Order: sequence, then C-alpha cells, then structure tokens
Amino acid sequence: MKATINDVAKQAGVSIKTVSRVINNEISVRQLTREKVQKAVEELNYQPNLAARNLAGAKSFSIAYIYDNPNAYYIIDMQEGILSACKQQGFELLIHPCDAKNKNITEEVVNMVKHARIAGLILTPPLSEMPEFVKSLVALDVKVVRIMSGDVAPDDLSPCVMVNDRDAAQTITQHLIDLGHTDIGFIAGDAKHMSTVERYKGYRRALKESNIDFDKKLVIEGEYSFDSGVSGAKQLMSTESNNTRPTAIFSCNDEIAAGALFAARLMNISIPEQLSIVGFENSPFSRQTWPKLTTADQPNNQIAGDAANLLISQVRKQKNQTTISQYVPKLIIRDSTAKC
Amino acid sequence: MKATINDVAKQAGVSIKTVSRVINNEISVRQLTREKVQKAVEELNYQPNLAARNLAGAKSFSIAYIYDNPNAYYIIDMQEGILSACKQQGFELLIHPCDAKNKNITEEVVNMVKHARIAGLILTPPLSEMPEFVKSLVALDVKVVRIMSGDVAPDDLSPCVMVNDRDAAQTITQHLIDLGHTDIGFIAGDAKHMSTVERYKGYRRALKESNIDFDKKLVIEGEYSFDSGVSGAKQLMSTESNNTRPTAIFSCNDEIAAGALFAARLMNISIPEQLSIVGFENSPFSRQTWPKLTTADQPNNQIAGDAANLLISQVRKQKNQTTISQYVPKLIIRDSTAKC
DNA sequence: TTAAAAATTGACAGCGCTGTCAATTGTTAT
DNA sequence: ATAACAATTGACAGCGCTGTCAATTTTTAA
Repeated sequence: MKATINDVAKQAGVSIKTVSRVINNEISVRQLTREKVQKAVEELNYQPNLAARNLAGAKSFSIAYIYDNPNAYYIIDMQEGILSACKQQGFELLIHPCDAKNKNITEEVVNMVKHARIAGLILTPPLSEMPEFVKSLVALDVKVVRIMSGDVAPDDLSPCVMVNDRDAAQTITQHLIDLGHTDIGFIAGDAKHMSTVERYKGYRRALKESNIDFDKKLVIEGEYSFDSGVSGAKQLMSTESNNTRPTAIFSCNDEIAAGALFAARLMNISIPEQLSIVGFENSPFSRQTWPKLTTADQPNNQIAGDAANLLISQVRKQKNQTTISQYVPKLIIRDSTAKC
Repeated sequence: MKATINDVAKQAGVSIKTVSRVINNEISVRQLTREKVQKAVEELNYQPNLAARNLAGAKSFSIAYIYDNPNAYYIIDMQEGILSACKQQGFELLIHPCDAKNKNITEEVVNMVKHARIAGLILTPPLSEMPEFVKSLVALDVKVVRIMSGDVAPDDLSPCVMVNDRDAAQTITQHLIDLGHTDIGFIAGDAKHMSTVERYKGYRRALKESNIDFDKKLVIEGEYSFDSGVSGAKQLMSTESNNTRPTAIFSCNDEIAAGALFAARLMNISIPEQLSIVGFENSPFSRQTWPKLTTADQPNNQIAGDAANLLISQVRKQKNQTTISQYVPKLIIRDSTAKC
C-alpha cells in the first residue's frame, strides 16, 4: 500500500541509497539518475517515513514550537504558519506549551529536547526574551530561532525574526498626532516584555519628532490585560488627578484598549468624540468592540512561516542565513480614533 | 547520554525483550522482574524512543487532532488538553488544521492518515459533525473519537464525548425566565452546527416548561459571527418590525452576543436595563465586553483530555470503553442580564 | 591512449525497538 | 517424585531509512 524506499529503488532501477540521496537533495547524483528517481517517487506517490529517518540518521526532522500562552489568537496563527512550513519541508512539529513563570522551565524544556531528538526550536515572546533560558537551549545540540520585538537582534545567540514594534508604535502615535492630539496617554503592557519597551520608544519618538512635550504623568505602567486597561484609563481620565487629562490613549495592546474602552464607558466618556483610543495587535475582537479599534496588524502567520523556514535551513546547514527578516506592523484605522 | 532499552536491560539483568514487555505493560512478566526493570528505568531516567517504537512495532504511538478553526480559544484549550493526555500516555500528537468547506478535505485527511502512520484521530465540530467525512475516516485503519454537541451519540461510528448544549441552553433560558422575561429572542448560529440545533432545543424546552408561548418571529437565523449578532439584534429590536420587541436575547455564542451588544449600543438600548443578553462559550472576551456577558462555560481542556484518553485506550485495545462521557456547560451569571 | 583522480553508485551494518517463536523456568496433577 | 502443562523469558530478525566505505564508472591529465 504505502510505498517504501525499496519500491522506489526497484522502480527506478537503482539502489536504495541512491534514492535516499535524491530525496535528501545530496549533490553527488547524476542528473539523469536523479530524474529517474524523481519520476519513480512521483509515480508511487512516495513519502519518506519520518520515524525511520529519525531513527536511522544522525539528523532529525523534528522541530518544536515552545510557547507560553499570552494570547490564543497569536499562538494559533504562529502555529499554523510554522505547521505549513514544516509540511512543505517534510518536517515534523512538536508543540510544547509551558509556563514562563515556572522556575523549572529551563530544565523541563532541556529535558524535552534531549529526549525527543529535536533539531530545532522556535521561541516566541515571552520565552524568546529570557536570555538565560535561551542560552541554556542554545548550549544544547539544537538550532534556535527566536521571534522578537525590535529592529535588530539583541545578541547573537540565535537568528531572529524581528517585529519592529517601535516603528509601528511611532506610526500609530503619529496618526493620533495627525488628528490633532497632543496630550496622549500611554498604557504600558508588562514592562518585562520587549514589545512594551519598543512600543514605548516609538511613542516617545513620535512625540519628539513633532516637538510635543513629554509628560511623564501620562504614562501608566501596566500589564497586557483587560483589567490593566480599565484601571489605566481610569487613572488617566480621573478628574481628580492633577495631571492633564489626555485626549487620546495609546494602549500597548488590544486587550488593554478594550479595557480602556470599558473604563470610558463607565466614566461616561464617549469614544472617539471625547477620547481617542488605539490598540495594538489587531486581535479578532478589536473589530468587535464598540467602537471598533484602531490598531496595528502584523502578519503572524507569515512571520512564523519565516521563522520556521529560517530554522529549517539552519538545521539543514544550508547557507548560514545571516539575513534577519524584519516586519513592521501596519496601522489599521477604524472607529476609535477621531479629530481632537 | 540518553539511555536506550539496552542500557536498561543490562542494568536490570534481563533481556531487552523483557524490558519492552514491562514498558508496554504486557501481562506475562513476573512481579519481581517487573520491579527490577522499573527500578532500572527510573535510575536511568529511561524514555522509550518513539521513532523506534513506531518503526518497529505494528502499533503506532501517534494520534492526530484534526480541526477546522472556528475559534482560537477553543482550539488552544482543546489542543492543550489533548497534549497533556498524550504526554502522560507516551503518545505523540500531530496537529492538522484544515478547512471544512474544502471539497477535498476527506481526501486530504485520508492521505495524511495513510502516510503518517496514525493510530487515532480526534475530531471537533464542525468536522465531527460531517457524517460522510467521519465515515471515510472510520473506514481506514484508525480509531476515531469525536467531540460533539448532544446528550447521546447520533450514531455508532465512533465513541464520542458529548457536550450537552441542550440542557445548558435550557438553564440559561430559565435564568432569563427567572428574571421575569417572557419575550426572549433567539439568535441562532450556523444552522448546520449541532450546537445551534441543540441550543435551540434547550431554549424551546425552557419556554415550554414555563408555559411561555413560543413566537417564531423572535427567532433569527444566523451564523456564529459578530456581524450576525449585530444584524440579528437590529432585526429583533427594530421598532418598525411588527413583532414583539423582546426584553432578552439568547445569543448562540459569545461572538453573536458581542454583536448584539454592539447593535444595542447603536440603537441606544441600554444593557441590561432595557434588554438582557446572554452568550454561550465563556470566551475570554466575554469578560471584556460592556457589560460583561452572562454566558455558559464548558471545561474544554478537560473534555479534550477525556477524548484523548478515550482514544488512546481504544488504540491500546484496552477494554472497549463504551462509557460515553457527557459534559453540561455551566451557567455563569455576569452583568448583561437583569430583571425585566 | 592510458593512468590517475574525481564523481557516482551500491553493499552492508545498524539506529532502538517490537513480533515471532523457541527455550527455560515454575506449577499442577498424578 | 514426575509427567504434563502453563507461565515467563530470551534470541533473533527486521521495521525503513541513513552513514560508512568500498566498488564502479566517468572524467581529466599526461
């Protein structure tokens, strides 16, 4: 039923080793032979047995996606991007959810890698931003690719796919400025996350480039949560507070923005008439809030596919891809922002 | 470094075959021997090599989770539930996203199963509710477990884990009735989904048991989407329409409910004062709407783990578990419902 | 034209495990 | 105590593939 390498060899009239060479894209096979084999492969609809390859060879054809779960939408998008790259390249994907706050996480993952014969790992924030964790993994016999926030890799522990949150945040803030806002609040996400830091930098840069004075009181420390958005917005908009009341709020992600929206509703502040709010991430629910959120979108699927391909080419020891891809999230204007 | 079965055999002073017997939980091993082996396994922290097991034996230690993507939260929860069951049982999980609307889906999945040497499949709605698709899979040499909406399995194609949406919907509707509502609108999800049908049945049953006349005009056909909630609620609440204006709306899921909330906002109807709205699913964002949604929660993680364990025991040919587990989603009262 | 070097191909062992079947040990009934 | 049986154990082949290395063919150089 299912064709083996033997069947292909017979059909092509060569040895199984030659078939093996062809399917592994090795160089020393004559063009003619290669074609014969490829024809046989097609005819028999042959697909190499992953278990056997993994068992026999020194190489492994499995990579793993290790994630902590900040956001189901993000994970699913990433996962599907990685999955389709894997399928295309004949790799197998192991999914490994874990908890970044767990003290033993390094041990846990190191163990998994050792036991599962894994060739490479893909890490997303917050795991990709834990230097000690990453170091421990790089020290093992696996390749690592990280998806991170920033414009350039912070170190050379591993190749990275960078998401330029800074530029995107600047664009968003500029959008607010273009609408006439000058008092723009900022509700931060978890301070430990690079994305928060980067978005903050972009916000600051936009203000600076437009010569708007920076007011520290307009910056609220928070975390990536709805509740943080609620309390942040309350704090910013409270009439008792002695700071300037902002006319716009930059929320570090959509969840915070949704919280801010919620708070505004509580305080009878109408959006966007009295207050503009922007989010970040373009989560599905950002289209389902009232009003719909202006936000920034990043092609997670594609980013993940990129990372997976980068990783696989590392594993294959093909040219040591030094090119680091960078993505800049794109502004999406919806209904939560308006002229001042 | 990594211990093999050979190391264990030496350490325990038995043959590798005996070790194999112990790790596979076969019967004919003397208790004393079994203990010796188990001790060695522990000492060496031995974990069997999955690739080798899959290659050597007739059995396979891989199962697959096939899903169409209705909802990232749902998928992630399910996936993690399955994953942890797999880890516990020493199985490997293949993830296979696909598109239920794709004509070739059966061929695609059948192909995957054939090529990947998979022992079993877990199916969630809508895939689990496509009889022809399921039949094609059952016809292959794999076990199948479905997660479905209903109280009993609709057929005996495969064991099922049932989610009793009907009873849950009745409870939710009853909650509305208890609050004094009698004109209760219903915005349906995709009519093809069993969950829609079941929730509708529960709604009808609650009305009937409280002797409330059923008004067909209060039922809006829709789909599981935000937009459907918007238009459904508009239709129900429009003053021009010649039907009774409901004082409460049962939305078939949270997304629809969010849409209904949105529409109410558009129409200046205050929730829950002028209109109560309930959702279903307890999506994370149901806590982040204004006001927070009353909804129904189901333990997806646990349901998935159940399904995975059921599948694995099928695969292992352990007692042909005829017990079908049933879960009833639980009412969660929040702020979108109030007295009439 | 022929020897030497290079390119191409294949034979064979073995990855870590399980299935088969035969050898050994223990148990029961006589 | 011993034959007859059952329970337990192990030897060995082989799953489908890759690594090693040697055999063969082709190319190059003299």
